[in-house]
Amino acid sequence: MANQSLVRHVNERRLLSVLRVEGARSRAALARRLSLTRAAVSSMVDDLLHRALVREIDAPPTAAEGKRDVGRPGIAIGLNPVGAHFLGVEIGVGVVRFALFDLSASVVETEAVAMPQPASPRAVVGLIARKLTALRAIPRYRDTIRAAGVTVPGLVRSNGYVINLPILGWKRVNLTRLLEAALDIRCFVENNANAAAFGEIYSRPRPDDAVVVYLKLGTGCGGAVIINNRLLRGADGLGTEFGHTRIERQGPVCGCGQTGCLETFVNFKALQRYFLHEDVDDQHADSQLPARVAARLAQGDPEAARAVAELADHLARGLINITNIFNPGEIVLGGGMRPILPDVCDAMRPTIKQGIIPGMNVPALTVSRLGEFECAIGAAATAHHEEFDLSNLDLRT
Amino acid sequence: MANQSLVRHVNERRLLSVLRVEGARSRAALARRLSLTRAAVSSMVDDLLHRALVREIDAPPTAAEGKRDVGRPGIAIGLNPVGAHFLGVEIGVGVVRFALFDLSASVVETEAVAMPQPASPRAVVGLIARKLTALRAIPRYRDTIRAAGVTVPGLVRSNGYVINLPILGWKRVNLTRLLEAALDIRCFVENNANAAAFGEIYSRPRPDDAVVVYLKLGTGCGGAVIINNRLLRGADGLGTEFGHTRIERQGPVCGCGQTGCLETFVNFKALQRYFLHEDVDDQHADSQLPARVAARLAQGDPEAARAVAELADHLARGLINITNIFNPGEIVLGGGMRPILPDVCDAMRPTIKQGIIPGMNVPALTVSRLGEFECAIGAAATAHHEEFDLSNLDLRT
DNA sequence: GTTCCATTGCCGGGGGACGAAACAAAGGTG
DNA sequence: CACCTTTGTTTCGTCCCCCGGCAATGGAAC
Repeated sequence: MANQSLVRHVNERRLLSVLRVEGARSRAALARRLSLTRAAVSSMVDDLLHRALVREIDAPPTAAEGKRDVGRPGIAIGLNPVGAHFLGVEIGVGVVRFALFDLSASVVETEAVAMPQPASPRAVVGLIARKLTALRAIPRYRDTIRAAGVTVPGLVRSNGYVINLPILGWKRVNLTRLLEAALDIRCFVENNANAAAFGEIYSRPRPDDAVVVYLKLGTGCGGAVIINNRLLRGADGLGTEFGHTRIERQGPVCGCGQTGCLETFVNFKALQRYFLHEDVDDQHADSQLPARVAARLAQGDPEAARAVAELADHLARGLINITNIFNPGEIVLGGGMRPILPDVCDAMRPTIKQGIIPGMNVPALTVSRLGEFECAIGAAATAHHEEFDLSNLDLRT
Repeated sequence: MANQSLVRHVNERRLLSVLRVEGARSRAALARRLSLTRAAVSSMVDDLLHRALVREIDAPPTAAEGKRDVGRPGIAIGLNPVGAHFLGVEIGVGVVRFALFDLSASVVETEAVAMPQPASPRAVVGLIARKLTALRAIPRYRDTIRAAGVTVPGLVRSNGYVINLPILGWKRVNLTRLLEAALDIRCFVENNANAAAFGEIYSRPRPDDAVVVYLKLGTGCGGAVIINNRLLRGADGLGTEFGHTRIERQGPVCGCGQTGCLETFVNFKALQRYFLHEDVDDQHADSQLPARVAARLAQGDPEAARAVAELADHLARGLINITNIFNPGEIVLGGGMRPILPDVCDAMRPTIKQGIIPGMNVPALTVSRLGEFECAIGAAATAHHEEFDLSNLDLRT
């Protein structure tokens, strides 16, 4: 991509991106926003109208922008939400979750389907293909589903090659190829924590220089870092496995063979240890426990508060290391530990504040707003992004 | 930047970048390399010839590329090294180092100037201005110095605002503005470890998905991460301060006020402790000690070997954390600890290998090749990059 | 030595996309 | 009702790339 249609491509994506993030506006306002002439924008909008990606909106055209309300009123141009859709899929343990995005990046459908273990890649891809077919039976989705994003709980190379999913028993699966063979649309495979982090910032974009650290706490502890509204990726697209930073010399043996990994102090199993003083094996960790602990917290149970404080203390140790390296403006927590996370955040704030390098800003601690479908939503956001945003443009060499 | 001259701008930088990294070649070969027509390349080359940034080379035009040696021979087009120069400056403690790049990113001049402490920002900027004037007195540099990069040993925001340099006693200095007022060329300010890392990959670019971690070991321990041939930056451009990741609960008190920071186990002062069993204060750490230890190592001194092993053991602990987060393909060490670094690398390899997540690739451990002027060279590379590479192109919004 | 022939570098024409300028349309203002 | 401001469209010019063609160049084959 280096010829003259590049300019059109760039400006078209800039235009769609502005409409998505900042809302509808007239051609003239778009021209000012994009530093283009009204003529150029008109030509682009004509094209996009024919392709049903934008529409003219009758609503009053928002006389903002310091303009007085004089002169010929403009016609607001907005995204046509039903002009394109994007399927997001989370492949979880025992469950597959779906979320459907429209062009405006709003969630229009969600569904969780139980998937008995063990499930082969072929079986899961078949399930996804059937879901896609079912969606297309609905007239408004017949021809508008453009791409799919799929997340897996494990390591993924940037080309979508799944290396190792011990939880599902998958090894060396070229998931992207399997999916695209079965689905006839473009597919993008992503690690679940990465996708959830991306979904979080996609709904509320941050300033370009913002650094957001995302932690997904549940059976394990996955991490992701967003810089410049992009995911930070390691070699091969592998990444930010915060679960295996060591915070102690000793501790429970981790699935990775080490002792002292952050993950072993902050997952479901650890909470069970802190709260019920039970030491179960990995298979039997109770994913419903956080909800029960949260209920007890609400009743003022001191034992629940102590368990949460213990988990928060360990997590804070890990976050201090991470903060000293990345200096994030914001740390977002998500995952199955969701019910107790607001309390965990409150408990960690003072510890983190006194642990980081003096003079460094203390990162804001928040809980993800996306809820149970965060990974599926993030997957849909990944697909939406690849098809409609500019950030993936790479012109080098 | 969004109009049609964007295409020319992009292609021109792509062309210059190919010439720099991959060497001279004919217009037709460039056209193939860039997926452009020969006509487009001819037009661009004409322009660049007039601007003296490239030149026609008489040398035989390298019949590579699977082409048989038939047909009209092409005229090789190469960078004109003397067509542009870039000044790199390292502001160190008690010393200012200069390195001058030509357009081909080769070092053509170096100089180290003693700078008595304490030195005010104004005094240092004056010194740099005099150096620039002196260079311009040499005819071949009269009108060709395009930009300057300057490094400082401390935190820098992405806009060049220096926050805090305890070592120099500087606080809240807008160094970029000071420099540009005095120098009449564009100036870029960068952290010294970041610049050294960038210089390292600029001379030998890595594949786009490569992750390189750089550590500068000396009075302190600065870090940098390169992904996609770009520096990883945190909020405000602050960054990867690996020196203050905690590897122990207890330990010497760090300049940052904590105990257990990696830096306190791997700097000059620590080496002095391990080797001479002397505990000096920060001002009196001996920057010549690594050379003496290296000499003793060469003589087979077991005490020297033990000291190096102790330092390597602590450094390895920090690198394991860093590796688990970033999964780098390569870790490069540099800085004043240079003389003993090859031995440190050898000592760390087995420790790191057994400490990282199973299945993860073990990063290659190497020592920076740039030597004493690594920061100044990196600073020049920063300036060269800003003016002639494409990576800083950002089209969003 | 002559004749092919593959390849290079250049020229002119055409098209895509944006900028500049002019104009009609739409609505408020006095 | 005339005037003003702003919008959206139209026409023309410019920039830059692609396409096709052509002269130039030097090896390969005879």
